[in-house]
Amino acid sequence: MSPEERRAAIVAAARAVMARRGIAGTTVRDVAAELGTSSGLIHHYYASMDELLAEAFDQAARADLVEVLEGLTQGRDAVEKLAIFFDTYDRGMRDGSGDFGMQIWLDAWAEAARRPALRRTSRRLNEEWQRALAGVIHAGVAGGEMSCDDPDASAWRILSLLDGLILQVVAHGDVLTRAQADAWSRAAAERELGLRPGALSRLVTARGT
Amino acid sequence: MSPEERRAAIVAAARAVMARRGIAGTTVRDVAAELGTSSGLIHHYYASMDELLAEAFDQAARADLVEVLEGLTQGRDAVEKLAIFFDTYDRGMRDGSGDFGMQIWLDAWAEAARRPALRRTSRRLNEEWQRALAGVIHAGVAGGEMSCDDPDASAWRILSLLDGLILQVVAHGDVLTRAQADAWSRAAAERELGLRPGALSRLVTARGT
DNA sequence: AGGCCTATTGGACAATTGCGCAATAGGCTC
DNA sequence: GAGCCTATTGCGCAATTGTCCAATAGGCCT
Repeated sequence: MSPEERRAAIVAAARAVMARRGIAGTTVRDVAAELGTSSGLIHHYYASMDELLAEAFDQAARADLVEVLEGLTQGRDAVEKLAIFFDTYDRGMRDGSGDFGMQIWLDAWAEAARRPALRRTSRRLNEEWQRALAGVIHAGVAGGEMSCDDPDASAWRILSLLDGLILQVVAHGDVLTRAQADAWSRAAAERELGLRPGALSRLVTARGT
Repeated sequence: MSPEERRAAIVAAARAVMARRGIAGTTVRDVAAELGTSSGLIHHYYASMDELLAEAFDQAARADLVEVLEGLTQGRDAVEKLAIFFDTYDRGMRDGSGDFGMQIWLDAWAEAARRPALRRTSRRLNEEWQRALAGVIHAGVAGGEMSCDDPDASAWRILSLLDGLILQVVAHGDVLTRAQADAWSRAAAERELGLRPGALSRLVTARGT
């Protein structure tokens, strides 16, 4: 197994453990066991746990970001892109989809205070999400579909509202339902961007579930 | 020292450590050292670490909630109450104020998955915050100051947006400024509740800083 | 004063952590 | 085939964790 393959295998194992136990609950030995190798091997390729966790989190979270970005290319206009954005985000936050759940974001935000590499990664990814969304809004404003004074601020608001609502669902269970978080954030985005109510409804027919 | 005083002293010490190291970084020995006693004493009063952390978090977070609730009574109408709400929330999230910063909320949401007692406490407190805010909105709608189809949903949205924005500030540093998080969430609340822009501006003169 | 209850100590304990290291093996180059 | 490099092992180490426990002390009640 080549060094690149080995590193990839280690990160894949780390992602699998992270999906099960969260970032804070992922240990060197867990990763080694998942991979079926020794703990020493992990340190041969990754200098520290912080570095490995950051890399694994980066790949796991980036996979969902990429999925969203690809979904966006299928929208014919900005409003449809935005609806697809919500569809994909909502699907991505489910534990069942891929190896990624929202829990690792909660861990990342909390652990950021203690793990520098993870902090940088988490920050960078959040900024990329914001840029992706801001781009759609910018296009929507330019095309006259949306009205918005400050697309950057609106993008941060829409994302932060999504994060804040889903956070309640994931951390506290049935305080809110996932469906409420989804519907409420779409409604807020419609108001935020001057769209008619329902403009961002789920594209059921287009994407199923 | 009476049992009640001792328990209070232990929780106070735990709060002090939590403010410095976060929930995840608070250990029995740290608390004992902060208190100047032995670790065994902690377990004499608290059966498990989860229980102590939940109690300490409850008191720390509740102190800020109480501060907000008291602030609300000083508002003459719903709009002013809401402006005070933002003022107090914003001030409470600063590390300098009391022994409480937003970091322990990040820890609580992440640790909720692993610590049952903490999870219940965190959930309960978030619900109380939402009820407080929903009450103000209800009154505002009844008094004709605000327009809102679903005060409960609006309260969750306003709070979640605040959480989501402040989260970025605390976890990632300068991605956003605290001032932006503050101003943007006020603006969103104005739109959410059909208020004129600026209606919820900081009450500088009334409360200083 | 004697006796009992509990607060408090200080350390033992087992489990777990990230990390390091000596030893092995296996394949590539000369 | 000899030599070298590195992937890989498996264990050890020191530190840290939550929890528990035997021993002590000190105050309160009779």
